[in-house]
Amino acid sequence: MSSTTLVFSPPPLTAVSAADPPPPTTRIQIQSQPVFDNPNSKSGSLKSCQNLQEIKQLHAQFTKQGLICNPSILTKLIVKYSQMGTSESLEYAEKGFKMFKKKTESGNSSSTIYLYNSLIRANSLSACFNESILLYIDMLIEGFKPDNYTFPFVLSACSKSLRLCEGAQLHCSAVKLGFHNDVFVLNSLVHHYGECGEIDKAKQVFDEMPERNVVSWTSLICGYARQDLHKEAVSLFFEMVEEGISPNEVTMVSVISACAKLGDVDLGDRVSIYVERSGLTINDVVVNALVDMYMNCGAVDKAKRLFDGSFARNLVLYNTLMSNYVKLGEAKKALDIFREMLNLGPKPDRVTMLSVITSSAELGDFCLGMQCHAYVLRNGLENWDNIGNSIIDMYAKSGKQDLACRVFDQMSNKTIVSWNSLLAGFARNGDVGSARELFDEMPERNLVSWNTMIAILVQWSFFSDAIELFHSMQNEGITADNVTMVSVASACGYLGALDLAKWTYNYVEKYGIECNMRLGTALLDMFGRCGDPKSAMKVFKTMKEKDVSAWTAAIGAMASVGNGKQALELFHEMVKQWVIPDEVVFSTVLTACSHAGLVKEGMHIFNSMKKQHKITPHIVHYGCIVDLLGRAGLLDEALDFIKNMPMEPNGAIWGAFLSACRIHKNEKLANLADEIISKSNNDKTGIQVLLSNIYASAGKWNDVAKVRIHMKEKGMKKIAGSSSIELNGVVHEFTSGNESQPGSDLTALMLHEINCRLSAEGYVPDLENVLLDVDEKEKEFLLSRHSEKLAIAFGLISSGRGMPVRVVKNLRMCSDCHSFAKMVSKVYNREIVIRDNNRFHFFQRGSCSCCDYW
DNA sequence: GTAGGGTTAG
Repeated sequence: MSSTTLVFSPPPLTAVSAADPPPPTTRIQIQSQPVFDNPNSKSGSLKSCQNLQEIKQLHAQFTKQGLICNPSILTKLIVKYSQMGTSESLEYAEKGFKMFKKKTESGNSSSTIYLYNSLIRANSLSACFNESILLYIDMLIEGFKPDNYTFPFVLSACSKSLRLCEGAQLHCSAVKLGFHNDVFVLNSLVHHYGECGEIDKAKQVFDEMPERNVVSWTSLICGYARQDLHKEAVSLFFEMVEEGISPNEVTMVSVISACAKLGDVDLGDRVSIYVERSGLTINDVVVNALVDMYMNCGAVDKAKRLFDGSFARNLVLYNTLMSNYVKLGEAKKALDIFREMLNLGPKPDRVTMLSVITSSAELGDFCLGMQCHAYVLRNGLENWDNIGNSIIDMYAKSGKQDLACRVFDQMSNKTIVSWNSLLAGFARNGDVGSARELFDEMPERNLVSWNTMIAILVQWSFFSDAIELFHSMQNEGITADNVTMVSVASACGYLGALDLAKWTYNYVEKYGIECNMRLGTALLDMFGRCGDPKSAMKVFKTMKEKDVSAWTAAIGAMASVGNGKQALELFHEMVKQWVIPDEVVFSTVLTACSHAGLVKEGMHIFNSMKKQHKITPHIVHYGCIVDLLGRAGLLDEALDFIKNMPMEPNGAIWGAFLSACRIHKNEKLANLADEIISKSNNDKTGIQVLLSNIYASAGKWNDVAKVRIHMKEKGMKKIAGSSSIELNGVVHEFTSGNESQPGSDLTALMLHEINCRLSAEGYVPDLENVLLDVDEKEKEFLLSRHSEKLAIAFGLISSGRGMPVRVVKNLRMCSDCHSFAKMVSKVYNREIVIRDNNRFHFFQRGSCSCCDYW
């Protein structure tokens, strides 16, 4: 509404707005008519006006001829202006209305109410909700009584702007004014309460209605759908049909959308069959709803057939198909539709561009993304937040962080999605520092912001920081969802922090967080990595749906504790249940065989990959077999296997072989391997370290020195051993021989005590594990400071009596630490659990669960 | 007159 002037005259006819098309020739004829016969026939020509310019022309004509003072003509002109729905036309309508009120001060109240209603409706339809409600208030102040048309119009404005209280006040007023039985008013109230989330209130109004029509039912169905109560919405539809009320197109669209949200294609089909049989007109909107439903339910073929068979492929239908392809990760297909649209279809709008930009982002197609950006700018679509945000996302996903930042900086209306998109962009580019800075700088954060930042930290291995951030999130009163918990579970798993893992699991239960397949798999994997296969299997058994990833996590949980037989049983059960195995599950199950020494079974599975499951083994699977044979001491077989591989063996293959040579102290074969490796380009640090270790074990210090020099020349650095231990939710990390750790004096003292007690029990350090050319005393000292020993000592001091000491080691533990842990478990009567980079070792009463086979 | 379709970030 404008309150600038009361003058109600149109602009001179020459001042044609650039946005308006030139008046058609038929209008010129009207202009040239000299005199109208009577006011009514003159206003009749208003009906055929198609655009604002034509109305303005007639307005000018009426003014010139003095007809503007005629209340009937003025009323029709105001209504016509309001129906155009542009801000300019609404301004004219309002000015006209002011003039009307002035001229009919003592006059016709029914016409005034009629005009109030028209303007309230027009403003509501044009999303000028405040103006709409203010007009209603103005109407009351001016002493006009709202009628049964006023309430639906103003309630609609309240619903669309989610003004629950105002709507409830209108409810009272409507009852007071005697509209408690009016079906239009009551339908509007059902809709209003449903829109504002007060579904019980909507149901109450609905239940108390003396009579209900199809709109009443449809309004309630929509209310349920809005609250994501899609099942209830569909039930209500069938209830309606049983009551003998025939649905119309609007009802069908609402219920089909509910089926889409449920992803229930059978239900969608039932509704769709109902539409076909009931003889309803299947208009554009119904077709679109059906296409959307089938796409959402994964019945892409059905959707595509409907689309192909539709003669009226309007803009929304194209957009529906494209956005659904994008959601399904089929960016290329979305772009195919876009090409068809450019050739045959309507002009793309901003929603179309959103799908195209998202597609180019998914494909990392920077060129297409740039073209889209240019199109957006050429067509003035850049002011829509969603478009700006998707452009940021597109540049970020294409690795153009600077361009993403530039678009972000230039955005005048940054929303939380803009910040989150940029944040996710930093994550993808591995710029954790910038991401954290941006996160701390954000004016507001929502669940997605927290989830993004936590996921970034997990992705880049900052597990403790991720857990810390999760705690901050809770302190800010934000409730986590299943996306958060997937990251948290993953962090716990990598940290091997069992107490934290248990707490995480309880958190999911306590807060009723929906445990979908992804979260189920993450929790199962978490327990597996924390060495608690029982809890892992408990989660696995409660999972309703299990895909190959879930089965892999379960098999992995078994593999890491050396339970090869159960891992194999799970694998066979998976195949029995028609879950198609992939490459990952094969490497997991082969690893399980390797840790349990199941050579025959492992070879059988490896051979079945190609024959039975049509999967060509990857180099990783060959590595598993080398490991399987090597660990079992079948070194000659392992070397033959390597020689007969269809591809060039890589570092991992030689690593597995050399590792086996080291376990079985076979220096001869290691030498042979060394010769082959030196001829190839395999210079991986792991291999060189293993080689130097093998030579060192055999006391060949000259060879050790050669390898070390070679490593130095190549800039290779041995990864430092480190062990961590969780205590009261905090993860403490120890590195070999590091004096600067907190509580290190006490830990060193404890370690000394342990060594004395162990010596008394007959423990002799295995000096072969010290791979440096130093004297025996020094070797003994170095060996005593291995990180897992420090962690065990710290664990014994800090944790309660009888509690297991759980340590996570980043490398494979050495045989001396293994013997040490066995003795500690006996002498101190404590369970010691160590996860090294291979598997779990559970030490109890002097022996280990791996039976010294690892 | 009241009720309906496509919309970005984890």
